[in-house]
Amino acid sequence: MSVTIKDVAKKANVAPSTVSRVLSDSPRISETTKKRVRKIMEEMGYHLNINGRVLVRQSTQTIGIVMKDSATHSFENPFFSEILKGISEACHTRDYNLNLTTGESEETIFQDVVKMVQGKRVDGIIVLYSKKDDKVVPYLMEHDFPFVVVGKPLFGANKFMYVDNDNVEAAREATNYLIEYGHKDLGFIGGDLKFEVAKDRLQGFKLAAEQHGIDIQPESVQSIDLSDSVENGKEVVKKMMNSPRRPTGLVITDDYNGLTVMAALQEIQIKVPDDVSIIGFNNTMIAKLANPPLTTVDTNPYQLGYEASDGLINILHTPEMVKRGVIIPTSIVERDSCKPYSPGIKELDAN
Amino acid sequence: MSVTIKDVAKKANVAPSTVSRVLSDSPRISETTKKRVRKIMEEMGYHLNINGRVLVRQSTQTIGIVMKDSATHSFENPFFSEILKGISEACHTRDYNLNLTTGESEETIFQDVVKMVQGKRVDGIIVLYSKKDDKVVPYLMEHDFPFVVVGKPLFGANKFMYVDNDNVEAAREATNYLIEYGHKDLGFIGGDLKFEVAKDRLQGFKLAAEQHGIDIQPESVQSIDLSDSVENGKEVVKKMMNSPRRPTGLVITDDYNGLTVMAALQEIQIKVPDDVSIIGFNNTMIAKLANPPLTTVDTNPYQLGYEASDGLINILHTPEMVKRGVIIPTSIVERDSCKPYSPGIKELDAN
DNA sequence: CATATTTCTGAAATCGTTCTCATAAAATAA
DNA sequence: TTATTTTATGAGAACGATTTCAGAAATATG
Repeated sequence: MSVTIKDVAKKANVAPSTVSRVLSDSPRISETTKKRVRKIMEEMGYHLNINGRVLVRQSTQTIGIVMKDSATHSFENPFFSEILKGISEACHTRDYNLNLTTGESEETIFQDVVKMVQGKRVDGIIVLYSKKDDKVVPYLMEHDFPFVVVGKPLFGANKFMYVDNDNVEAAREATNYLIEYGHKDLGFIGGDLKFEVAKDRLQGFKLAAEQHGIDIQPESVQSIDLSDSVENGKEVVKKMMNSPRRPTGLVITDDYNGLTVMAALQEIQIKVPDDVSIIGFNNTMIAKLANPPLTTVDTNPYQLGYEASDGLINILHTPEMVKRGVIIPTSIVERDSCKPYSPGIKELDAN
Repeated sequence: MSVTIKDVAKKANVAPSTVSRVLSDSPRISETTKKRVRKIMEEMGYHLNINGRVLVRQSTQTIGIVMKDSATHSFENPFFSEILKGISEACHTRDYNLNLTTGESEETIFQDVVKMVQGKRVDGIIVLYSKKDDKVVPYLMEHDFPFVVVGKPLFGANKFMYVDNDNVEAAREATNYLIEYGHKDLGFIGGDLKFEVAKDRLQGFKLAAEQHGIDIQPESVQSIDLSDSVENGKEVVKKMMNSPRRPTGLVITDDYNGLTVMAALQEIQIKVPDDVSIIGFNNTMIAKLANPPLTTVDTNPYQLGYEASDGLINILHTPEMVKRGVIIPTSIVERDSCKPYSPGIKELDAN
């Protein structure tokens, strides 16, 4: 229906190949014919049909995004939105397109990936997580398909590119922050330990405690999960706070969970930061907007996404480039959810 | 490189057309050869290359998403994430793919759209806003390209499909909710009036006031915008709350703005809901997690997205289907940010 | 002026499918 | 048995670009 390269060619009295070359601004075509052909393209309302090009070039100029629980849960967390922002931005400046997986279960997501790869829908893939028993990364490796993961590789760290924070160090610093405020009863609320982030941050937490000779009550280390309901999360918090040696400082590995925790604390009348100090992770907009505003470690999710995207595109263009890891720095942004420990805290509880 | 339909054909001793028909499970091929060909496909590790199909079918099985300020700002708002969830889900069940625009300015977004349409990258488009002076919708109409908009059409309401809430009614109800709580000094904090949502909700607010003989101070109607900084938003709130007849009930047309307002109020020591009642819009997860939890009108963003997506796909399959609007119901979900008016409120301010 | 070189353009194959049309073989009807 | 219909498959032309190879024209070189 629409006007093709051939139509333009006919009208301009040139060969289709010439029109094609004009399209890609080949130096082998004289300026005069370029001008003429361009004018005719304009007149006829010609526009490149990308699919023809894709077929012969074997490149779609689009990159695929694989999310944890894909749409269903990931979108809930502003952290992923922020990463997506970074990815989107990088893609835009390099003129790439974005394709999202829409599967929800681990299995359907995997099938989406297979379709993307085998169907040659995308040139490369960004995997937004690093997780035990994951099938996606091994699959991509096996098929030698370009990809980068956001998170710490479980294996083959020098076989593919990854973008990550130093999560154990970040968690150590966050914990130290509480310790320096004088807190000695520390709690940790993390996520599903199948994910590397969760493991790393827990490790950092324990490391800090150890280095300061603080011992952690086993019941003060818990995890809540996006796929859990908010109610479940609240239960976890309440249980922890009802334990005999309840923590006065809490490290929570996600702002989103941070808000859940705050909501739970509110319900049992424990005040932040007066009764308990909490520090979150990611510095998403909800941390700023929380009440009280949440002290959090900024993991620069935007940059995480940007670097992943940019790195992937580089790999696509120059595959011989050494694959490597890039570590995005973290920093604590202080807001109002932490406070120096004061001995009175525990007594308040006695009421 | 990879194995094609022809390779399979050769090995199976059939014509490529036969393999193609096996692929689409055509009834014109006998079960025996189907079985045989399938087995060989399996053995050879054949997988359909979508691009070949796209070229001849002239259909990509993917739909494009156009966001307001695209990635940059839209992702910030959980409302859009929620819509995207709905879209994603609908696409998945119908086996469609998702393509996001990555442009940031109005102009680059428009170019993204042109590329999508002319380049035949997508079969249809979902426009996530309805806005004055927008070029995208007129462009799509002019090119007779299938699309649906989430929001109220500015024109040609029966020329294309749209999915929307009844925003004036929703705002009227929200306002009535405050009025029934006894609030007589009402404020409205909306968004950019270029968008239809914003206009509708303001209209509903005014309508409710009028119907109850309440008059609104001009300075009590303000708008803050995602593209503004949070600081600007806070200024607006503070100014409003410092006016002589400051409102005791606030209608805020987005949860996200609701949190900004709450943060501002916090700073000037005005308590929610004791000193001022506020009601938000959209019922995103941040409303639930806010402190205090935000009373809000649920616009069912997930369903908004789902219906838009589903509707678009229907249009693609049966274009003769009548284009129509679908209105998603709204409802108020009560939480803790509203409270009956008590005469003491204003005095407290005197301190 | 003849030859070598460079510059510009065209012809045609190709990418991986789909799909229309034709046809051989098998099944049914006469 | 012959004619007719049905069933199963194949041949080959698309779809809309790109790209290799080759050749004509223009320019430079001796």
